[in-house]
Amino acid sequence: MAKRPVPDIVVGRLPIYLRELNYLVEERKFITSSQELADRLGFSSAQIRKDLSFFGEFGKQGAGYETLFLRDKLSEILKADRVWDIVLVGAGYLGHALASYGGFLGRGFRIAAIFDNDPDKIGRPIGGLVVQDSRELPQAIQDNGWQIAILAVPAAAAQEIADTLVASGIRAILNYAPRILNVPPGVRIQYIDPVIDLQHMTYYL
Amino acid sequence: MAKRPVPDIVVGRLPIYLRELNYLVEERKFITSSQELADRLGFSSAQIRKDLSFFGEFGKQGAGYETLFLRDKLSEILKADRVWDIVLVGAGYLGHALASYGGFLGRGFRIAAIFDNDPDKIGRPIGGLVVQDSRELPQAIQDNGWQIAILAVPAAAAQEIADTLVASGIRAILNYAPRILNVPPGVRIQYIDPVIDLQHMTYYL
DNA sequence: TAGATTGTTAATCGATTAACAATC
DNA sequence: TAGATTGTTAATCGATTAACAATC
Repeated sequence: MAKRPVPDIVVGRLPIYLRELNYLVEERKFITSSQELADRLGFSSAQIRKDLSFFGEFGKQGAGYETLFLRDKLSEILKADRVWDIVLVGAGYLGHALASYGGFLGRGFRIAAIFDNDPDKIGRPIGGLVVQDSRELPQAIQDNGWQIAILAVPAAAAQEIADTLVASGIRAILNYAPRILNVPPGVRIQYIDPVIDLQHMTYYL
Repeated sequence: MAKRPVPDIVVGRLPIYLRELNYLVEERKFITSSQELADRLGFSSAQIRKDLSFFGEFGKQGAGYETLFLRDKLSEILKADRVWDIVLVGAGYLGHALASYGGFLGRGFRIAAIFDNDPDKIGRPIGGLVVQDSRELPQAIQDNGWQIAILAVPAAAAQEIADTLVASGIRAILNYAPRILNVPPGVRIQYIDPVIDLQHMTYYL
């Protein structure tokens, strides 16, 4: 029951809560509290209760939260209660690792296709899929209605491919290329650059 | 000249500035402004000036910033003006991709060694290195004085390995396992979990 | 019931932005 | 110089936390 737009920073924490709830369920802990979650995640219990309160009342006073119930609620809110097709662009080492990653399925995502522009890679099988020619990318996106892409290409190629993706209907991009991408409003981007994270830490060493 | 502890959120943006400055230098743009940087990064110019002001005065009124100079200053601040050895734990697909990633060198990092506990993987060459036995990990960390580790192991093994790493002297961990890690104060952790980023975006779809 | 924990409000804390004097 | 842009201050904005009534 979100009356007002939920702060993006709150949305960003929900997947972390969801992941932890899944671990709790795995451990057969069917009841938890904001305090227990806070301890496990390193957050404050007040923050967890506040975050959840943007979306509804999921707990019982004095009793805490049912993990199965809260897990399902967060799944719904994040639209993680279905399987999303992802189109993967880039069939290098990283693309290979992502295509072979067992952690997507079971958490709501499936690599549906892999594209690359390297003739040596096109046609080769990777993790149960065959690498397709990048030139067929726009048509394939439109035909299949894919909305999510993972970019695992060299930095120099990232912006151009992003333009193609967006023009073809992609609305969310997980970008592994070490580049800020320019996209129109309404298209979401998340960035993963391990060097950024490493340099963040070396500051403190 | 940081008088007070610099907010961590500011430290976290410095690597992004540094990366963009390197692109500017590549493009042979030797002068820039907070406004140009802001446009390229999608930040506000005030924020960039404020962030930099925690560390000194790097620009000239009316003229802007010399990209080479500012790049070098940020490199120093982030300790990216040297090459850090990284110990990589986990020789699966992801470990393979990381070991073969060309983007570390040139940005201050070098995979110095790879460890795994799988007998089938130990002894095999990956990206110019030979996978070593995890049991030798503590000794190797101590002998070489490694301070940074990348964790690319299954979630179930992550905490135990993190404990070993920390006990052996590691002070910064880039964790690809989808788990919050418990470490003593003084040890930095950064998390990379693509599913978290994907679920953050599906909320808006 | 008594004890515990939620959901929520108000207070605090921190980060971002606007604005402008300083000055190159 | 005139124009431009920094560095910094103060104001605004937003996020986190503390506290507690509600209530299971």
